[in-house]
Amino acid sequence: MPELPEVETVRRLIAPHVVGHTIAGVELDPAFPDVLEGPDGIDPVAGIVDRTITGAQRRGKYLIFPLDNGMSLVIHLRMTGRLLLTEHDAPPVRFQHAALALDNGMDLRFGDQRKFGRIRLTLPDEIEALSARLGPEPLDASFTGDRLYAALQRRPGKIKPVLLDQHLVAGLGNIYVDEALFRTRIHPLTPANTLGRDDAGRLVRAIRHVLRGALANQGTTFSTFENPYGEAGSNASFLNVYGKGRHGFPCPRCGTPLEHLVVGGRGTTICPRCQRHEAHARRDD
DNA sequence: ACACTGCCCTGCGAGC
DNA sequence: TGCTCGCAGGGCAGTG
Repeated sequence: MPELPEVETVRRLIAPHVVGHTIAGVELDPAFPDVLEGPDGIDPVAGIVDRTITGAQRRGKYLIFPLDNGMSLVIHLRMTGRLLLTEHDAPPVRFQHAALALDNGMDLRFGDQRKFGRIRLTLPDEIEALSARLGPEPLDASFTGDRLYAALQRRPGKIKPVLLDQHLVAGLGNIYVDEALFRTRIHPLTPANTLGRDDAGRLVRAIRHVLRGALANQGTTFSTFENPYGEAGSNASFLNVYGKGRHGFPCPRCGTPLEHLVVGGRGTTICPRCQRHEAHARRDD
């Protein structure tokens, strides 16, 4: 599922082919035209045809393509969404729901097996509101251990759902939260406000480490992620714990069989020895 | 203000 | 082998 490294990979590869180019036409899947949304009273197709894309930005897991009319195309891939660059005449990509024809003979195609992803024509104040309610970018200098520590102090809930909360820090999903918690040896059920300032600092460094590594590998392809050329990312083989399939496999650090649990409704893999939790330690022996 | 649940959606793997 | 069933989960609305 696309998280920050995957979305950023898409952005980097798409940008040179779309920025400065005009959208010549839009084709929507008749069975799913709502994949393209717009503000109330604005026809999204009419709002983007003949508009020029002036940039390619990312905020958290959102892709933002500003247009020359002041509005922006905001795309969220959610679980299984894909953006692909193709020749204009190429056949539809798998699960294609939208095709934006560009003036350079290329198409930007959006496909999504599970129809969770959306393309939204967005007004400037909507973009500001979106960005304002998201937490800091984890790779920005503004995301410091002290800042995370202060935020965690206000959160008595489990650390894993807290880190998945995009309002606290933007761009983390299930994969990189599991990896960062493993790196810092923090159990996902640990109450966030019981973590110390040093824990928060280690978490910030671990989050940056796993995100930078994934970026260098052009993202993690666990099942469906592809870059805009249809290529898988290579980061999956560098993951330490993520994935239900790892249950029972030896921890890469200590060899203890990894455990799978559900935290906040999300599949979670931990090393029960490296990531100790009070409740666990007391439970059986 | 926060935590928690359910909803959306469908290919695929597990189980029989 | 072929079928059914439920899992996968990001973001958001609704509820407590």
